[in-house]
Amino acid sequence: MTKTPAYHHGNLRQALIEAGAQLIEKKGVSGISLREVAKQTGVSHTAPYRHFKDKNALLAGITEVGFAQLAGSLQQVMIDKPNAPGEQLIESGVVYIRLAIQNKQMHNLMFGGAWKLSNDKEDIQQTSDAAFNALVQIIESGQQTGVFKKGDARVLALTAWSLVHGYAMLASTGQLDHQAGSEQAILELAKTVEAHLIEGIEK
Amino acid sequence: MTKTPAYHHGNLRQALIEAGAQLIEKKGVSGISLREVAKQTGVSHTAPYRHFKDKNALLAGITEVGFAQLAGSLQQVMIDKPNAPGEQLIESGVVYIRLAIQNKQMHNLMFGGAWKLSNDKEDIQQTSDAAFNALVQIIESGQQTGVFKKGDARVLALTAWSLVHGYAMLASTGQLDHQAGSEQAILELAKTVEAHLIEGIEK
DNA sequence: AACATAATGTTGACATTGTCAACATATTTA
DNA sequence: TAAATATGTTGACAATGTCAACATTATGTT
Repeated sequence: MTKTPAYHHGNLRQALIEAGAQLIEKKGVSGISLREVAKQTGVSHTAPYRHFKDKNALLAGITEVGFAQLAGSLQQVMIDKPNAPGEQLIESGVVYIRLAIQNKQMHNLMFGGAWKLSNDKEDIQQTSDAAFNALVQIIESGQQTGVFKKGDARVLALTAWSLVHGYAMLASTGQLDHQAGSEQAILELAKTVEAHLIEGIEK
Repeated sequence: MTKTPAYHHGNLRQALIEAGAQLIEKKGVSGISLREVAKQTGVSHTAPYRHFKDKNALLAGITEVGFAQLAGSLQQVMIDKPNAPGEQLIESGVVYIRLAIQNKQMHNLMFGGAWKLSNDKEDIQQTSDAAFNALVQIIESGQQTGVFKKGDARVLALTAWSLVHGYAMLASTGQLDHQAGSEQAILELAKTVEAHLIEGIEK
């Protein structure tokens, strides 16, 4: 965590990220401009360049907020359902999906490929890895208690991650409206889908 | 070469879509401009407006090519593996994932949310629905032959679709490089992941 | 064939955008 | 206190999406 001492503005970097996040939620990822973020923050149109290399870096910075929130939410699931790998797995998925549909634009920013991770910004990759590792731990824990079958825990985790990621993608882009209209319906359907993953779909 | 005698250009709409697809594959979705597509096609910078309402419409048009190719590939799987729902399911996923990683930029255009579907352009939604319905049919067929368990075929199909979609997303954005480096490895891993879906992950 | 009309394409203009260079000011450090 | 560094502003530039006005070609009607 790099804390910028308060020079002229106070903490412009943080302010820009917050303004950017707000703007994205309102106008979408493609409808955001560096200059408008600066204007919203009350600084000149090139001030952001003292804190971000370019627009892409600002987008990456905004993305970090989303990943941090995701990581926090997943961690909370671990706390709420201790020693229950099965529930942890399902609830993690639900939490992930809920975040995606309640925060469509942020989710799209995080996974839509609108920005590219630069060399110096590996924090995001790190956060993403941490989330995945947490999932691996859930699986391993479940394997030990005999809830999940044996095998490479990373592959099992990847399977679950793929399913949830794909479902969230479809949900947040409105491609599930045929099958589930309301947010509640989407989350209920998600549980069913996750149950199918756990039980398998073969007879 | 069959030249279609037409107005000035011949078939500018098609030419623009092809040039756009090429440009996207080379410079990425975010690195494409209407003007450059026009220039590549040898036409003035506003000529595209006679065939597309705006840039978004052109992107949607390019996307259609990708969806058509996807639909064709999936159809081919049906032909190659008749009366084998299990293999059809797995192979469909592999084909989908292969298309995604061999054509990263197009895949990102199709599902990255860079364009929004307008009112008049429901062709894409239609193609997407057709692909999904094919998947439902595979499931139903498998249920009848006793390969897949009973239940709402659409939900089962959605489960498989989510898994494959999510895996392809992770693969095409390079987030699987830790677990599988080469394209071959990614596809092999995909089969394993799909097998887990079919068998279930609980003990 | 002649003419009207729609389809297609071009030129020029405008506001917006990302980014750079030069300059200005505030904070930290020596 | 003086130098160095960090932060912010102004002005400029090329690229971009889009519109209006104009030009040309194809199509259809008589």
